[in-house]
Amino acid sequence: MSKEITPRSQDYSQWYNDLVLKSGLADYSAVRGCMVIKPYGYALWENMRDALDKMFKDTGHVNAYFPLFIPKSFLSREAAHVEGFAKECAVVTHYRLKTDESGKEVVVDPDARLEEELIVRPTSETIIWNTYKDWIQSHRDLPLLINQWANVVRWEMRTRLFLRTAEFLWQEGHTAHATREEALKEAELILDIYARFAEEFMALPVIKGIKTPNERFAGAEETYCIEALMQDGKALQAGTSHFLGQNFAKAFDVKFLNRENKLEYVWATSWGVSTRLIGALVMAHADDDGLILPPRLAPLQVVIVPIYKGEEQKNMIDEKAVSILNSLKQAGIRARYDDSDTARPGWKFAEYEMKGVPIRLALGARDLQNQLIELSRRDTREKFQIPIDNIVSAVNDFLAQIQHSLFERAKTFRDGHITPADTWDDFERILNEKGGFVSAHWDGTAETEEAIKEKTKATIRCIPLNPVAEKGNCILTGKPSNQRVLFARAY
RNA sequence: CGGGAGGUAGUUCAGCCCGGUAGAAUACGUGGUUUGGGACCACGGGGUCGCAGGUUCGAAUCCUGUCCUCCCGACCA
Repeated sequence: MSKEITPRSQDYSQWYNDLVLKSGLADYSAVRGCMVIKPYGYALWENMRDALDKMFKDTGHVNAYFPLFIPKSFLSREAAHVEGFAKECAVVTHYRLKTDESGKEVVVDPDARLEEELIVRPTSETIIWNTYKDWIQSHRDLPLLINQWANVVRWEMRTRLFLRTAEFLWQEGHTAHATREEALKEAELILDIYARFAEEFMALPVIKGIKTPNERFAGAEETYCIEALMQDGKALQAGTSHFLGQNFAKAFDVKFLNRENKLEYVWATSWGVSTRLIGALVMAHADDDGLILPPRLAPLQVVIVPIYKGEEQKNMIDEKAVSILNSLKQAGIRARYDDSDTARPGWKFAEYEMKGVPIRLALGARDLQNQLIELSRRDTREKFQIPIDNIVSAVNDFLAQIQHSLFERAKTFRDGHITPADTWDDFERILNEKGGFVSAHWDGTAETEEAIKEKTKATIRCIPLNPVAEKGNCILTGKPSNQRVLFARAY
């Protein structure tokens, strides 16, 4: 009973922390704001990474790797960019340590100061565009469709496991195009990939939209995003795709000769998702007993637990269980037979529920007699008796069903938490009492957005794509507006 | 970075106010009985009390500094 989780209803933040730590996704580290991603959490990330990587490659992207360090001067080339990141940059100033006079401690060698400090990348636009300058001369070099899987560092004041850490893992795509239209199309293509990934793999319904200028990426002309809703009614940005215009091309002087033999600045996009998605996965689906992982991403999809009395039964069950395990594996299902004798069945049940394994199979002497096996769903906790001969197809069906119903459950919750508001009173009341997205009119100014944030802590999460045109009046100022936008308190 | 709480065995925590040989539960090891929802009995191993200074005959305990974590706030593609 050492693994109690704080109930969601009592303290949502504590519930989240307990869950991440006790399910074995991650641990705190000795370094402020940096976490250790444990094997189970990393396996989950690998599955996410593999699925995304395939989607990128299927649409013509390739992977490369750029340096961790960025010369300080690069960052200041693009004014808005440096403005956005300067306050959270880790800086390398020296390249050598030495032993101090006492001979006991190492200290920074003052003689080893770098002539130009290096920034630990908070994002790689600058180092990459400095490189692209050498790679692009003609329209024949375009488009350049490159992604990298990397770690980045942002010195955040207040960190939270997976949701905001000083160092995190992510992918960042950086593309170069000959025309504005093509770059815009790319940014939208990636947004579609992100949305598909969130919905089809993470079972997480998302809203596609664009950010207001206030919330836009530092250096972008347009930021597209997908926004998701967590169980506590707060929104979480799950991915962004930026149309960078010619900002970085101009900052790094990247020009190409077009078909008319004229020099032109290159058009750019950048886009990324991070290990933050793991936090989203936890907060969207888990309950008071642990994680609930969508089958398509779960490191372990099926666990088989033996129930036996004595050696003799154990041997019989072992034989059957191993043959079931092998047929599941042959069918491409990530399965494991937990025959460890250090824990009893009840303990194992609780443990795998904590870890969010979608399906548990329990096999005992009684089941062998009847040629049945007990299948238990993590998401609904329903139990079924399945003929052993049908087990592979049953498991496949259930995995698909679980994937589907997790999405439907999250979507029902999300759809039920998009609430229109037409008066300021309603607006505040919905935010305070119900949470979720509030759909309201906005006069389009940064001042109003800022004032609303000041009053309610809610921000404009996005201006939904494919809007329904509707005349209305700004929720705060009453000025005319043509479209509703989505407000929410966010992570 | 401001306010609050905390750091003692792998884990959760007591001990600190009032200084005097470091405790519990759980986990772990061995043996046995068990095994259909977090088993039980017996024996056993494990902590320079976050770190660094200081006060003292003596510091987990008092003082100073520092690092890390949590909560609230400010900040935050």
